[in-house]
Amino acid sequence: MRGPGFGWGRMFRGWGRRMTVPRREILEVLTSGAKHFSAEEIYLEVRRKYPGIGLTTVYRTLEILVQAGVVSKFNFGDGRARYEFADTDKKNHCHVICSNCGRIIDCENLSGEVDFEGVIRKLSKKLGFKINGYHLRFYGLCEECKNK
Amino acid sequence: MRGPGFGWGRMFRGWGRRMTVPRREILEVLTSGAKHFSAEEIYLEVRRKYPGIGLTTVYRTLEILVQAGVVSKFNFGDGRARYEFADTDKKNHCHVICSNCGRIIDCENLSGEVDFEGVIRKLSKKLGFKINGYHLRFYGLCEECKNK
DNA sequence: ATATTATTGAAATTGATTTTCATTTTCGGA
DNA sequence: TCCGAAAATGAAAATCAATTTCAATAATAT
Ligand SMILES: [Mn+2]
Ligand SMILES: [Mn+2]
Ligand SMILES: [Zn+2]
Ligand SMILES: [Zn+2]
Repeated sequence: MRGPGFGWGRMFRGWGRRMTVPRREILEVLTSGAKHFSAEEIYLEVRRKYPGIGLTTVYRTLEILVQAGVVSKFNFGDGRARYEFADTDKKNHCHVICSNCGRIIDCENLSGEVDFEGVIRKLSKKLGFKINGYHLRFYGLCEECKNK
Repeated sequence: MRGPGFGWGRMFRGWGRRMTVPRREILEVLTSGAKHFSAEEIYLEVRRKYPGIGLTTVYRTLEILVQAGVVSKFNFGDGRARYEFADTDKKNHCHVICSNCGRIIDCENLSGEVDFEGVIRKLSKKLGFKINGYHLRFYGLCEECKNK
């Protein structure tokens, strides 16, 4: 029975880094379930429990986690990067974005429903590319905004 | 027989704006065939013919053209927006990006090859979204980089 | 416990983009 | 063609996310 953070401590150690209080708090937010945080949103959230946190540390920790493949970083065109804990496939990602309310929905685990692999096979052949991953973005109206 | 730029003059007039020399030069670059310019790249290119141009004017003109749907704006994650003349479908776009050399290839007019519409139909049904457009990004190795 | 070294947070800096503002240009009407 | 109102321009300043610097602090190996 290990306290929370034990696994992360080992991970950081494995990357030649140290586990620290700020890093634990940042991971707490990232793994809380919510997604597509900006760095500042994470900073404000961490600050509620740990007022001493600095925005610089948030940026630095995110950079480490992105490099390690534990967190994915996206640019949705609003001028700030957005981060999410990558509990699933790191190479592939699919977002559906409501043009009206800005809601961002992940559409993972649709391999059974949508044949992305077939699309990639055809694209690879057509363009002579070796395709290793994708980020797909679909724009439209979410269920709520669709119904007025 | 009208001189070049006549059509654009009418367009700008239609948007309640004026046609000017800097705007004509910017459009000249945008429609030259090359693609995925940053604002500064356009600025440097225009400056060769029209040294008086200001970077501010490039940004302002691009904003107008993006709002009008004549130019598409993308963020490829390198910190600067990239612009391209949208001679084809404005709502949908597909890029294949080489992770090694950074080359960006447009994959339009593949509707005959790749069934994007089918993918969208399934996604819409699955998520309850009304999907109006998409930006797809595939990452991999281009033909050159693939072969060492 | 101590020494070493990574990490921290405040402040300064960077770099892309936007805003401000005084001057210049466009363009419709005389 | 000339005028005048309004829009557009470009230089400089401002903004804003993100990065770098640096002296102080915290984490780990011994
Ligand atoms: Mn996501
Ligand atoms: Mn393109
Ligand atoms: Zn919505
Ligand atoms: Zn390449």
